[in-house]
Amino acid sequence: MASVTPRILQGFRDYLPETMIPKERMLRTIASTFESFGYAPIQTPALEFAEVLLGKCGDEGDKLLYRFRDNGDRDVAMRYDLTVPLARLVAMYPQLPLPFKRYQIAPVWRGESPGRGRFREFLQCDADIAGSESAIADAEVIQVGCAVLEALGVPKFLMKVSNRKLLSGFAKTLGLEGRAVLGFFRTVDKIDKVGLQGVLDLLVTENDFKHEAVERTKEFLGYGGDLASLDALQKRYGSEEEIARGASELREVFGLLEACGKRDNVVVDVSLARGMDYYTSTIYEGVLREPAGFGTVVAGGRYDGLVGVFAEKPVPAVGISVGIDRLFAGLQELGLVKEEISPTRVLVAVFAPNLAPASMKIASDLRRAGLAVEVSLSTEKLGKQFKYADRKRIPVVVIPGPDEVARGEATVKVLASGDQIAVKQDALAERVKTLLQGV
RNA sequence: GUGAGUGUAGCUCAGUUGGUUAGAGCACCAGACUGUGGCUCUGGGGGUCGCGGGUUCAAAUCCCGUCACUCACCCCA
Repeated sequence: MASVTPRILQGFRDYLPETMIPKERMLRTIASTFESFGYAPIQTPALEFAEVLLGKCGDEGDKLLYRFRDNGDRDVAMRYDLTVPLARLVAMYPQLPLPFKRYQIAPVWRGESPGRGRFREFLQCDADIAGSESAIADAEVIQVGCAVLEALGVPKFLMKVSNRKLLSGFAKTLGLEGRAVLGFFRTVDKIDKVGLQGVLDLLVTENDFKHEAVERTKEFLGYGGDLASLDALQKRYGSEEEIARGASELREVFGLLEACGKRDNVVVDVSLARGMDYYTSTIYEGVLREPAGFGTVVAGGRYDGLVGVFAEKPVPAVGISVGIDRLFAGLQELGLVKEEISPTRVLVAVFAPNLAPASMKIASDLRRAGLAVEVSLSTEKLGKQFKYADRKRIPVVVIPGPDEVARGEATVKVLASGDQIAVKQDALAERVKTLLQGV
């Protein structure tokens, strides 16, 4: 009689092998893509002093913090993202050679109400550059985002790039301030869901916009797509300092991106707002074109002020974050996730207790040849052992039966085809490898 | 946090206007198959009907509460 009910907290999840195996494979792809651009791995604590995390992600962010008193009565909180801990780290180790390029793949926690594709604990995969204000850095992290999606085999995605100064500068020309600006951002951000006309309607009903302001917003949101449009924007708002600065920064970044041949996937989108308060200029997010409705799968931007919160000297920084859980769900829907429940490629059956040593030896030889091999843990009848291999989708079974062992052989069976042959034990590894290639 | 909906076997679901021992498919276990899985056939185990209370001669079914999940809003990865 169990005395404790097995259960887990809302918004938290267990991951079984069938999802962890493909997910780990995705994570390795992401990590090696980051490394191919020269980013180095780091790890930081899950728990930080609350004051380190507070006030960096906006009011909403603070509310979502998991925050409590630890056993030493310290005010602590679990990290909400990987960017703020990075800023703390950069400020704490001034000896780091700048620009510092790091990646981090780790869980973060947000106490928001869970829903479709939204959890209280989820993995983020971040790559950031601290200590460079060059547009090359902005362009590179966007390129990294594209490279990750390409490496994962995402067939169609769209990378939307903007500069926060464009929208916030435009908001100033409308005379908006404080909360009104944030409300304006939030409404504009809905353009993907409700369309341009929907946004214009909402501006009237939710944001108390007058007819003239709506018309001006409509015109402003008409810009975007390519470089030429950006030029036009710059010409039209040349006298507005903030917009002009945003446009020229974006122009430089976008020009570099075009040089990498990203024209089709990457577009200028002046309606981008992004949630985090700390973004200062370049912002961008990548969405899947199909399946639709999965929301943002990669996102990021430039945050030149964040490190300065922790250090005397400000350090400019820019980065990208990959939302692996959402990406995984999207790829799963596209049928691009190959489900596996075991890494084992070969099961070595144990014919009878007295033949266990022979099975163990064969398994060791196969492992030395680089194969993932398990030895059957029961000496039950062979049918059971085959059934086990079948259920775990292990493609090959090796049977060192008494007759085979007497001849220095073992039987190799490929489950998918049902074919089986007897092979000399010293040729076993090569033979099994060949057979596995056909599976 | 607000509104709506759904909770029946490990999973997907049936369960007629409340009416005997609550069903199916898949999965699981065993056998047919004494050196071989998948397919087929036969048999078997498994359910406090989310939880608590109420109405009733009688509740999976009706009512109230509660919890969990799903969808929309909000926000985001």
